[in-house]
Amino acid sequence: MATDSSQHRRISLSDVAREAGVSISAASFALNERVGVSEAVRARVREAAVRLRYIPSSSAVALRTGRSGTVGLLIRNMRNPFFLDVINGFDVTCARAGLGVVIGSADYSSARETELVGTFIARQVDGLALSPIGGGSAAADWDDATGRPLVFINAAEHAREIDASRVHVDSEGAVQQAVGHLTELGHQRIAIVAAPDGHSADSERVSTFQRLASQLDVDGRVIRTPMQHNSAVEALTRVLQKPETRRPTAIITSSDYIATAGYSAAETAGLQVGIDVGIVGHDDLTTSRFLAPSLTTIAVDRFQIGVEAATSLISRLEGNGPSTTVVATTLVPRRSTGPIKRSRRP
Amino acid sequence: MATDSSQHRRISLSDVAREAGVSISAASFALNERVGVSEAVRARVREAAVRLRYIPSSSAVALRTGRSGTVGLLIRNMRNPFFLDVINGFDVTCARAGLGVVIGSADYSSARETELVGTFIARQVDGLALSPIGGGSAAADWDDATGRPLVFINAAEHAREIDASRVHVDSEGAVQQAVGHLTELGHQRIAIVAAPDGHSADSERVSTFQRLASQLDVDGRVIRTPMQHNSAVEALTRVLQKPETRRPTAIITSSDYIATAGYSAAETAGLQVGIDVGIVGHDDLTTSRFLAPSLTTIAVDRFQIGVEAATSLISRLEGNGPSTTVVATTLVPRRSTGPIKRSRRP
DNA sequence: GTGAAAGCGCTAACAG
DNA sequence: CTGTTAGCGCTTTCAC
Repeated sequence: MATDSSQHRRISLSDVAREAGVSISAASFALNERVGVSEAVRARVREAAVRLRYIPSSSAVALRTGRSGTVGLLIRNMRNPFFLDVINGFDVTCARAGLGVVIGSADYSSARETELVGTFIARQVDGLALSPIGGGSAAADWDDATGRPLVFINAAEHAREIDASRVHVDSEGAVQQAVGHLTELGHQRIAIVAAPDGHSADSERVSTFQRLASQLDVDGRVIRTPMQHNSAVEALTRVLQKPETRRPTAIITSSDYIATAGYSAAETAGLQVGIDVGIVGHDDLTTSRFLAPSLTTIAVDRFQIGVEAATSLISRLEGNGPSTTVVATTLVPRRSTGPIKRSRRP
Repeated sequence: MATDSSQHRRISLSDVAREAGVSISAASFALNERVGVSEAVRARVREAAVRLRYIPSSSAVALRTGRSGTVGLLIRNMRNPFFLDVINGFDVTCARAGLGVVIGSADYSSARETELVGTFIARQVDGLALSPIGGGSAAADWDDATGRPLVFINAAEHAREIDASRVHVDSEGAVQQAVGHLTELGHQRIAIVAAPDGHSADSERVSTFQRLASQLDVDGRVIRTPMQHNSAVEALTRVLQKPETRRPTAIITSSDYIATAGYSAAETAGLQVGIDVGIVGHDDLTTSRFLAPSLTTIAVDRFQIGVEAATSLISRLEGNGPSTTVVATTLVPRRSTGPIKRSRRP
C-alpha cells in the first residue's frame, strides 16, 4: 500500500524521535552527547538515527545557535598553485577540528572580495581567514558586522587597527635572500616585480628591496604589473627589450608562477635565462626544479602556512587572543641565476 | 545614554521593516523584487536596508525555502593544479548565475568523499558536481537523500544507473593521440600509468590503451600506483631501473603533475627523458613547456570543463533533463618524446 | 529523567 | 496594496 513516495522528504529530528519513541528534545539531547538522558534512550535514538539515515539540517542548527560550524577562507586568487597547498593545509587542519570550510577566491578584485565577505557573513561562518587584496575594506566589513575571529594571511601590515591574528611568510627575509644571492653573483642592476601600488602583500617586499638596494649600492628598480600571467609577460618583455646597458641583469619575482612569465619574456626578447638574465622565483613549486633552466627560488612551506592559519583561527575560536606567526623561507639556488658574472665591480 | 552596545547584533529583516516603517512581509517582498508593493515602499525599504547594512541570513532563507542558493563541487584532490582551473571555471560560471559554491576535496579517500557528501546534504546545496573516486557510494548517497541535480566530472562510466549529467574529457581520444604519437616515433614498449583498480577515471583510459596496444601490436603494460607524487616516483623508478630490454621506452601518464614524477624517476634511474625514455603528460599545465626537457602532453581546456560542469548543473536546476558533454583534447608534441627512434620495426 | 513549548530570521499564505 | 500569522528544523529553558 504505502508506496514510499516520501522518497526525498528530509528526515527530521522529529522523525527520529518518533521512530525511537521519545520526545524531540530527548532525541536532541541524546544525539548531542549531553547529560540528562538515560543510556537506554540514548542507544535507541542513535540506532533510529542510523536506520533513518538522519542528517541534521545545518541551516536549522545555524539559525538556532548562531554558529555554523564552518569557517571561511578567502584568498587572492586560485590560478596560482601557491594557494592550493595553503588551502590544503587549512582544510586538513579544520577537518581535523570538525570544522567545515568555505573557500572563496577574490581573483584580485576588491569588489569580488567585498562581495564574498558578504556571503560569508550571510552564512554565519564562525571565523575568517583572509588573504586580502589591499585597498579594500573587506576586513573592516567583517569585523564591523560580526566581530568574530579574523586571521590575515600574508598581510603583515594590512589594517593594523583590526585586532586580528596574522600568519605570513618572512617576506623581508625572502627579499634579503634573493638580493644577497644576486649581489654575490655580481649583479648590479636588479629589478623586482610587484603588483600595482596598494596591493598589500607586495609593499613590504618593495620597501625591503629598496632599502637593501641603496645599502648595497646596486641599481634596484620596481616593475609594476598586474599579477595575471599575460600582463606580466608583457611588462617583462618590455623591460627586457631595452638596450643591454639599461635593462636589469636579474629579476626577482613574487612567485614561481610569475617567474615563468619571465621565461616567456626572455624568450621573446631573445635572451637566455641564467646567462643573459637571472630570474628568482618564490614558492618552489613542484615543477620548478624541472624548468629549463631550473628555477632559483625562495622556498616556503605552503602547506604549513595553511596549517598555521587554521590553527590560529581555531585558537581564537576557543577564546584565546590574537597571535602572529612568521613562516621562514629558504633560498634554493638553481640554474636560472646560473654562474653569470663572478666579478664584483669590474 | 544608549551607548551602542548592540555592536554585533545581527540586523534582521524586522529591523529593516521598522526602520522603513512598514511590515516585515512588505520588506521581504520589496527586497525580493516581487509584485505587490508600491514603488515608494520598495525604495524606502531598500534605503533602510543599505543604511542598516542589512545582510539576510542564508540559514533562515535556506531553512524556510528548502534551498540554499549554493551548489557543491566535490573533486578528487586539490594538489593537482588540474583542478584549479576546473574550480575556477565552475566558480565563475556559478557566480555569474548568482549561485554560491562550496568546494570539497576528497583527497582520494572514499571515506572522506562520503563524509563530504554528507555535509553537502546537511547544508542543502541545491546541486552537486562530483568527480568521484570510484568504488564509493557517494553519488548514490546524494541521489537517495536528495534526488537533486548531479553532474559527474570525468567519470563517463561511473554509476550508470544514476540519471546524472556528465562532463568529461575525451579520454579515449587522449589515449589514442598519445599512443599514436609514440608508435609513430617507433616505440614498441609503452606503459601507461593508472591509479589502483577501481579508481574510476582511469578504467577507460586503461581499456582503450590495451585495445590499441593489441591492435597496433605493441607491448603495452599498465603501471598501477596511487596518485600521490611520492608513490608515483617510487613506482616509476622501479620500472625504469629494469634492464634496457625489459623496461618501457615510453610512459603515458594521466597528468603533467604525475609526469614530473617520471622525470624524477628517470633521473634516479640514470636515464634521460626524451632520449632514453619518452614521457607523455596530460593537461598541459602552464609550466609544462618550460620543463627540461619540455613535456609532450595532451592539452585539455580545464577551465572549460569547469564551465561545462557548472552550465549543465545550472541547466538541470532550471528543470532541464540530464546531458552529456565531451571535451576534446589536443596533442602537444614537445621534447620529452624527442626524436628518439625514427626507425619503425628495425 | 522526560516532554511541552518558545523562538532563531525568514517566506508565503491569507485576510484586511 | 499592506499587515498578521504560521511554520521550516532545531536547541534550550522550564515544568512535570
